[in-house]
Amino acid sequence: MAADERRSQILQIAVQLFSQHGFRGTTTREIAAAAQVSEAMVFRHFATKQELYSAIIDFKACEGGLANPCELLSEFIAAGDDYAVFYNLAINALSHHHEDKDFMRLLLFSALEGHELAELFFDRYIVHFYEFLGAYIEQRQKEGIFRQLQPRLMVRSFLGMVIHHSLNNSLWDKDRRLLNVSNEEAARQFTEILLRGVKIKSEKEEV
Amino acid sequence: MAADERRSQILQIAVQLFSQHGFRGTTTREIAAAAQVSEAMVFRHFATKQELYSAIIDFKACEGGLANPCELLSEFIAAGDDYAVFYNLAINALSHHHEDKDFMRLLLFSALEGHELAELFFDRYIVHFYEFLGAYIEQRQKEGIFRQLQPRLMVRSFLGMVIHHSLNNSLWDKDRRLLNVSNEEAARQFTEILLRGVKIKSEKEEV
DNA sequence: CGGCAAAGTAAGTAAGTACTTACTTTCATC
DNA sequence: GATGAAAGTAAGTACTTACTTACTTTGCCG
Repeated sequence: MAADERRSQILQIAVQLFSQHGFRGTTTREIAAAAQVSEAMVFRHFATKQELYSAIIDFKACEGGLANPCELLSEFIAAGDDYAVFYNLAINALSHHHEDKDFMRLLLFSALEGHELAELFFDRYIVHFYEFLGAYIEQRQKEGIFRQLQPRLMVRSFLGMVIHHSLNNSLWDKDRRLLNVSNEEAARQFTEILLRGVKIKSEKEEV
Repeated sequence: MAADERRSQILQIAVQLFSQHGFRGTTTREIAAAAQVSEAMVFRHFATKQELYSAIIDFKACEGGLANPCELLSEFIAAGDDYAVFYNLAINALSHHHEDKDFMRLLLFSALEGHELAELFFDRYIVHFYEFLGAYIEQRQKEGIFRQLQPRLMVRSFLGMVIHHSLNNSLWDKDRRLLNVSNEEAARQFTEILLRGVKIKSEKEEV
C-alpha cells in the first residue's frame, strides 16, 4: 500500500478509536491492530501518539465539522427571512451531528482532556460563528424586528437548544426513551421558540 | 486515621482526579499520592479501581448533584408563577454547575467512557425531571396558557439553554471571551425567551 | 505494661504502555 | 533478472499500570 494511502487509513481508524475511548483510553497497539499493520508502521507515519492526535485535528477541522454558515445562510439573511435563517442553521447542525457523531465525541473528549483540538476548534469556528450570527441579530435589532437583548446571549440560547439536543441523542438518550422527535420537528420548534421569544411582535399566530 | 475517615478522604480525592482526567486517565498511584498514603492503602478500602469509581457514583449521586426540583419549585407552581418556576430552575442549575464543576465533568467523562454513572444519573434524575416539568407544562397547556407544542421538547429547549451555557463556561470559554454575563442575567433571558416563545399571549411587553 | 487488631508500608508481580531496532518482503525501474 | 528504496514486521526496550504480599507501626483495653 502506498505511504499516503496507509497514512490516511491509519488516521481514519485513529479518529474512530480516539473518539470512542479518548486519547488516554486508546492504545497505539489497538490502532495498529484495527488498521491491520504492525505498531512500527503507525510510528513510521506518526512519530508520536500525540502527533497522530494532532494530525486528526487538521484532518477533522479542515473537513469542516461545522461548515461555514455564512454561505449557507446568506441568501436567507438577504431575504430577511428569520425563520429560514434559524431553521436551516438548526437542521444543518442537527444532521451534521447525527452523521458525524465521532466528531462531537472527539471534541468533547479533547475539551475534557485538555487537548489543543478543543481550543483550536473554539478559536477557528465558534468565535467566528458568534460574531457572524451576533452581527445579524444586531442588525435585526436596529431594524426594530428583534428586542434589545444581548445578541450573543441569543446565539447561546439557540445553539444551546440545538447542541444540547444532539448531545442528549448521542450520549444519554440513544434509544430515544425520553424524547423521540425528528430533526425537522426539533429544528422547527427550537426556531419557533427563539423567534417568538426575541421578536418584538409576532406577525403570525397559528398553532 | 480511622478507617471510614480515610475511606472518604480517598473518595473525595478520587472524585477530583477522575473528574479532571477521566477513569482511564487517572492512576491509582496518583490517587494514593494525592491522599498521601501508599497505594496498598487505596486497595484496602476499595478492592479495585472500578469499585472506587462505583463508590463515587453513590457518593456523588446521593449528594444530589441535581437537588430534587419538586420541592424547590412547588410553591411557584402552586402560585402559577411561570416566570418564577423557570427562572429559579435556571438559576439553581447554573449555580450548582458553577459550584460543582467536578460533577459535570465526571458526568461527561462517564457518558463518553460508557461507565454506569451516566446511565444511573439519567435514570434516577433526568427521566424524573422530564416527567415532572413535562407534567407541569401539560397542565399549563390545558389551562390555555401555553401553546400546544410537545411538552418534552419544551423541557429540552430550556434545559438546552441552561446546560449548554454551563458547559460552555466550564469547558471552552473559561475566561468568558465569547460571552460574559452573570448567572442571573442568563437565567432571566433564557426564561424570557422560553416563556415568550411558548405562551399564547404575552401579558407584559416591557423591554 | 502486654497483647493484639487495625492502620500503614516497602517492595514486589504480571501485564500493559509508547516507542525502537534490526531485519525481511515487495515491486517498479534500469 | 538484478537493484534499491520503500513497505512491512518480530521482537525487543524502558517504563507504567493495577493489584499483592509480607512485613512494621500505631493506639486502645484489660
